[in-house]
Formats: sequence, C-alpha cells, structure tokens
Amino acid sequence: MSNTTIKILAKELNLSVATVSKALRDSHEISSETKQKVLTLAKSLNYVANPYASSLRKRRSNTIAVVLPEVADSFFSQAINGIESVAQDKGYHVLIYLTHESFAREEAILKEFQSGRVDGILISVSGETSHGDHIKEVIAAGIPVVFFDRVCEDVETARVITDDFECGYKAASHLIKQGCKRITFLSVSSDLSISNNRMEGYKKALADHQFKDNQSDILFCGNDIDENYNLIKKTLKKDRRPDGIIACVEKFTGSIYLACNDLKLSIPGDIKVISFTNLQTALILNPPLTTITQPAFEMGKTAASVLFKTLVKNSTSLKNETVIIPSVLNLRYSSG
Amino acid sequence: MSNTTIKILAKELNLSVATVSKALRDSHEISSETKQKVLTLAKSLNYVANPYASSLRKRRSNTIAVVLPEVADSFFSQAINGIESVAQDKGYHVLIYLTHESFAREEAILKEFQSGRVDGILISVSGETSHGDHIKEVIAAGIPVVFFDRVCEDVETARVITDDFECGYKAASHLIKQGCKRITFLSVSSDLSISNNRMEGYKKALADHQFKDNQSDILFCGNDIDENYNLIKKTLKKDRRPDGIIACVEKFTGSIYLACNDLKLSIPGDIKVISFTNLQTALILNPPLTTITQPAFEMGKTAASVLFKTLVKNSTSLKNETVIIPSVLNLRYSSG
DNA sequence: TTTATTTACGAAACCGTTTTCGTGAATAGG
DNA sequence: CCTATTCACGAAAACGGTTTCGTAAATAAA
Repeated sequence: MSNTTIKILAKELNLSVATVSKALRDSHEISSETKQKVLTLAKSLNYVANPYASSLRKRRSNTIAVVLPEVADSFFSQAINGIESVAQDKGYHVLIYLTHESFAREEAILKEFQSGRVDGILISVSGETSHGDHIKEVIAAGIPVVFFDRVCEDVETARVITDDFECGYKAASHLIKQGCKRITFLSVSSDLSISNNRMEGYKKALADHQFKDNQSDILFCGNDIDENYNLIKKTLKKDRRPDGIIACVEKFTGSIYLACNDLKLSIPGDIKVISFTNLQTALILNPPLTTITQPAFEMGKTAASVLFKTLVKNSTSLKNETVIIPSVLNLRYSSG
Repeated sequence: MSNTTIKILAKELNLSVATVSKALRDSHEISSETKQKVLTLAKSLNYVANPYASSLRKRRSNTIAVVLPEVADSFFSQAINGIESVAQDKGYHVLIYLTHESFAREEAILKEFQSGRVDGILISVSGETSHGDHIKEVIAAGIPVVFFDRVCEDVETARVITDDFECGYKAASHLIKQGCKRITFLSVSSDLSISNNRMEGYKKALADHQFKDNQSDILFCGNDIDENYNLIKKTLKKDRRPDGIIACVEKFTGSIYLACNDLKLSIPGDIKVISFTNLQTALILNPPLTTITQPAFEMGKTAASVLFKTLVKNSTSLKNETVIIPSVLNLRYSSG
C-alpha cells in the first residue's frame, strides 16, 4: 500500500491534517494557495487516499456488488460490461460474486453485505432461488437492491427486465406460423421469473392458436450440460417428437444442435429452433440460429443507473418500479 | 449497513470490546463460555463485522483486483470463473475492472491501487500496453501482481500463461500439412505478448517448412468489429488471397466466417480456418471450427492460487516464475 | 506456604480519514 | 473607531474494529 498519508503531507507542509484533508477535497474554507501547495505535494509524493479509512468515516464505500448466477453466459458478460461502464464513470468500484446457481451461496453472499461492504447491490438471482427473504434482509439493513433480468417477485424494489412474456409469445407464435405442430419449451428452472414468464408467453401463444393441451410440452433442464444433452436427445427420440423447440436460455443451444446432429434430424427441416441467446456466433452456426437477443448491455447499464440514482441522493429505499427493455427476435434459417 | 457493532455486543454482555473482538476471532485468551455467549448474541443480533474498520486496522483488505481488457471474450469469462472460485474459497472478495483495451484506463486503474484498496492484483494487459511502468509502480508500492495470459515482458513477477509460441507453431504446421500455401495470421496488437508469441510460432513453422518470405502474411486487426470485417474481406479479395487463416483471438472468428460467406468462399474448400477461441459453439458452427482452446478456467484458478500463496505468507514480493498451462488444438472441419 | 505461571479479561492506542466546532486574524459594516 | 462577518485554519472526536500491554485471580511449581 502507499505509505504516504495525510499526516505525512500535513507535517511536510506544516499544516494540520484537517486542513490537508479539506484541501484535497477542494473545500471552500481553504485558500487556493494552500490547496495548490497540498495538491502539488500530494502529486509528487504519489498520495492516494486510503479508501478504507474514508469508507469507515463516511459510512460509504463507493462500491457496489454484482451478484450473478454465472459468467459464462453471454448475457451476463455483456451485462457486466454495461454495469462496469457506468460504475467506472461514477467513480464506483464493482465487486463480483458468482452464485453458480446455488441458493445457499447466494444467501451467504447477501448475508455478508449487511456489513456495509457495498453501498448497493445488483442481482440476478440463482435458479434455485424461490423466495427473496435474504434479499429483503439486506434491503431492511438499508442497502438498496436492483434486480436485473432474473427477479424475485416477492421483494419490492426496482427491477430492470426484458419483455419475457411477450418474447415467449413471439417465439411460439413464430414457430406456429412456420407450421410447427408440437413445440417443446425448454425451461431452466421452475423458480425463475424469466423462465416462467417466457413459458407463460409460450403457453398463451399455443392457446391463442387453438393448440390442444397435449400439444404443449415443457422440458425442465438443469445446469449440467451433459444431462441436458441427454434429456433433449431423449425428447427428440420420442414417438411423437417435437417439430419445434424453444430454448429458454443460451446454454441449451449447443445441446440442441448436437442432439439433432446426432439423430440426423435436420434443422429446420425436421425441427425448427429458437433460442434465447446473445451469442454473436448465432449468425454463423449451422444453420444460422433464430434468436431472441436481450439488450444485455443496456439492461446492465440501466440497472446500474437506477441504483446510482438512489445512491447519490443517499436514499436507502428504492421504489417498486419496473423498467422493461424489450428484446428482439432475429429470424434466421434455423426456424425457416 | 448493519447497525450492530462490537460495542453493542460488548455493552449487552458486560464485556469490553477487546474481549468481544477476540471472542469473535476465536482467540485462545478467551474462555469458551465467553466465546459461546458472544457468538450466540452475535448471531441473534445478526452481527457482521465492518470490513472497512477491520481492513483499516489490519492493513489488509481481503480483496483482490482483476483487471481485464474486456469480458465479452469467452476466455476472460472462464478465467473470471476460475479466479472467483478460488477467491470465494479463500474468503476473498474480487473487484473487477475493465480497461476496454485502453492503456490510459489501465494506468488510472492501477494508480488507484496504490491506496491499498486491494491486497493483490491479477491482470491481463490491454492491447495498447507496450510497457509495464504503471505495473512496476504498484509492485514497488508493495502490492503483488500476477499476470495471466497477456503479460508485460518487462516486469518481473509471476505469470500464468499458455504455450502461445507452440500453439502458433502447431496451428501453422497443421494448415501447412493440410496443403495451405498462403497462410495469413491475424494479429490483434503489435504490443501484445500473446499476439506476438503466437505470431512467432507461426513464422517459425513457415520457416521450418521452407516457406518463402512472400508466403507469410500478417494482418493487423483492431478492436472494431466492422473494421476487422472490412480488413479481412479486403484480404480475401486480393489477387493472391490466402488459402489458410489463423485468428489470433476469438473476436475475429465471426468476421472471417461472414466474410467468406459473403465472398462465396468455402471453408475449408477455398480457405482453411483456425481460431484461438474458447467458444463452446465452435463445434456447431458452419463448418465446425478448428480451435486452439486455452485452459481459461485453469489459468484463472492458477493465477489466483499463485497470488494467494504469497498473500497468506504476507509476502509482498512475487518471484519471477512462469507457469505455463498448455492449450489444445481441436481439429474440426474448418481446417479439414 | 510462598513464588511462578497461566488464564481471562479490560484500557487504551491505533489504523487514516472526515467532520464538527472553535478561534484568531482580516475584512466589512455602521 | 468599534463591532459583525468572513476567512483560513487547527484540535479533537468520531468511524468500528484490532492489538498491545497490563493486571487480578486462579492455578501450578517449589
């Protein structure tokens, strides 16, 4: 750590630490000559304020936490980008925590935030998270929380999401229009808001198009890529296999393509595919993948902005607002 | 922030703050009954120690910084995963900073670390970083730095890298064996260690196979995806266009495929492609992409482990060791 | 029984800032 | 010329832990 402290600057200049501190923070009660002297010495001695001392005294860390299920998903990568860009702009630091889709980890991580380590939290909950008690607790402790993408319905705070229901609806409608009769929806978790909303949209689309109940088909996948592969393959080998498939999250894409390849099912001839994904390689897949891409960067940026808006006014409570940033459906050959 | 402090616990139990503090840290000079009382009250009052107070006093933050050029690249995503896993395991927190390939940002970020905000730094330098003076400075300030993947040759510290030269050699040799006569190497930056080492390997392979100088061809791309696309396209339209191409980093892959598609060049018929990438979708691209995949997770994990090893023994200096974790060449149809 | 040592705890300094309050000097107002 | 302000700064108290050192009581050693 840097060894030059305010005390050293003060002694060197024959000033009090109070004066130096104020000079550094450009206080109006310090003469400009003094400020100049302090600033130049500080620069020459490479002074950088100890953040822990400041944070302790100011009761403000200038740090936010980003809690994510994983970082391998391109959505989260891009979201981090958005978050970091506004954080860096505002002079904030960002701590990153991965839950790996585990509720227990999420709980432990959130619990620690009661220490005041961070001024605010951006979170996309784990697939195992079925309630938000742990989140309510940190909010009660005075730490604002903003959800992005994956929210907890039962906690009242700001949330930045995309139009999941509509996208589920659009995806299914599109496949129906393309002639699909049996469309399977790949869900990632029965607890997840995004998963459920997309699924509800899908169901609504089926209903609106006079599909019968036995024509709907939900497949619950997990986080293990091999297991997912086997589940999907099994589904595709069934007597009345689906002729359309909607992947609720990015990580199913590879398994779908590989399973089809394995079973010699042609996309889109035998089965049409749509995936919720932000992968830039969607375009150059074989065949090019019809996707629903979320405005990941924008969502991250917006979530951070919403959080900072309350942080600057030192308000601890966040109103129960919801910002919806729509996703877009990119039609490509896999559903053609 | 949590409002229960050590002082409150102490008052409640008629103990001194010193005793409570020691009890919480399981000091040997506190009786087990007292410890019990303290622990149970702490739990019931939801006590979590203020990290800033501890850090200030202990002069240790239990936090590390990860400085990355970007997070969109799958290599970095996976590396973060590795880093975070060991950090969480060791009870450390991880701050993330993105340079967006800008040297100025990298400098500013590093500069701030002289404050003692972090106990150690993991860094993969920006594409603009041609020297390591800013890094030497933080090291001089007593903060250990470990490079991973992209290193600065001129600073002496630990580094975790992959066998870039060998992989460049392997990639080029493979293409030569496949019959390529004109192989273009796509470099990302003339300053970057990885880029240059891979390029040297490529050159060596050409030389070893009696290629003439006019058969080697280096194309320097940048960070702008559209520009890269145009550059690549221009190259592919040249009279004596390459019949093999090696993409030094992941982000060129899309542009190559799209350009070939645009120009109706078949991969691998007209041109064979190898890419340094960790994309899991490489397998399902059209055609499946021959890749060199780096052990990203392992590298992140190792880099973090190396750092923690010196952190625990409170040593500030890191010996000039280099850990090399080899990458693997995955042969697929794009080079077939 | 006397002395040495261990046990279990408390007082207080300390980490480096920030911030409140006080104060002497300079300036302004009347 | 005398009294208000303003100006520019300093002393000291926080912030919430940790750590050193001291000490009374209990135990062990002699």
